Amino acid sequence: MKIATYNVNGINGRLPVLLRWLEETTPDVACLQELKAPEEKFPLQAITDAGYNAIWHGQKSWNGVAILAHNMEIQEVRRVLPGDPEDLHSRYIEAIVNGIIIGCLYLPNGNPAPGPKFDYKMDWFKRFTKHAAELYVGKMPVVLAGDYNVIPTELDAYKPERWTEDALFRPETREAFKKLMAQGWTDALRKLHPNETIYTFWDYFRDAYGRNAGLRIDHFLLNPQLDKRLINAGVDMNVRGWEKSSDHGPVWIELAD
DNA sequence: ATGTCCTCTCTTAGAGGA
Repeated sequence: MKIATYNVNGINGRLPVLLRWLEETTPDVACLQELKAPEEKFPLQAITDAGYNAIWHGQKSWNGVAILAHNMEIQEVRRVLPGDPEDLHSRYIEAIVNGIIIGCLYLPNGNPAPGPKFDYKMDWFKRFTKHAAELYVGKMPVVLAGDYNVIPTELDAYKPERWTEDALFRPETREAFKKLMAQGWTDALRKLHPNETIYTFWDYFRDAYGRNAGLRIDHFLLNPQLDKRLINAGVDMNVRGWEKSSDHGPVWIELAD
């Protein structure tokens, strides 16, 4: 079973790229972030025609998350991260597909930092960590996939010294990620490629993709039930080079059945 | 500081976000 995560940066502006990627790689499950579309503007017909079922939580202009499944039922569990009824951003959706709990997340960017946006990021991170702990102690296989907006270590940025003040790499951010990982989760890409340079995002500026000046900020966290089933993991880097591409590339894992 | 690209609007230019 292949599960992918892809920050599409606008699902309607990106639809040809998304459909081509789905057709060429056919993931069984695809977690999407940054739909940048309200609920009613989700391109359901095109997704259905591509052979996918979908659940999504849209929002006008910003955020928005979706879970797609190829010829499989999607049982929605929740579409809001618990813990703050005032938080109206569409940044989390969770479902059960083929016996696996899939959490699809778009953690806040948090820039500029420090400031209210960074505070919101850290609050969201805290709530997510609490929810992850509850999922972790459950009996089911769990994967938490998405755009974490976290550069975990120096190995995950082309020039880490340029990012020390940035909300994606500040000590508080890395510390929060460490705390989450300390619950016992496996960073799937890092487990299989411990020393490799792996990027999932390349800025639109200054030909970052051409220079491979990237960041690894999209992650797959697995609980032990899924860790033992992990076979392969990678990034569809070539997709970032397509015309009208997102600034992220799709990331994927393969699990034994 | 800047670069680019998305979406939306007090809409064809500018703002906000990343």
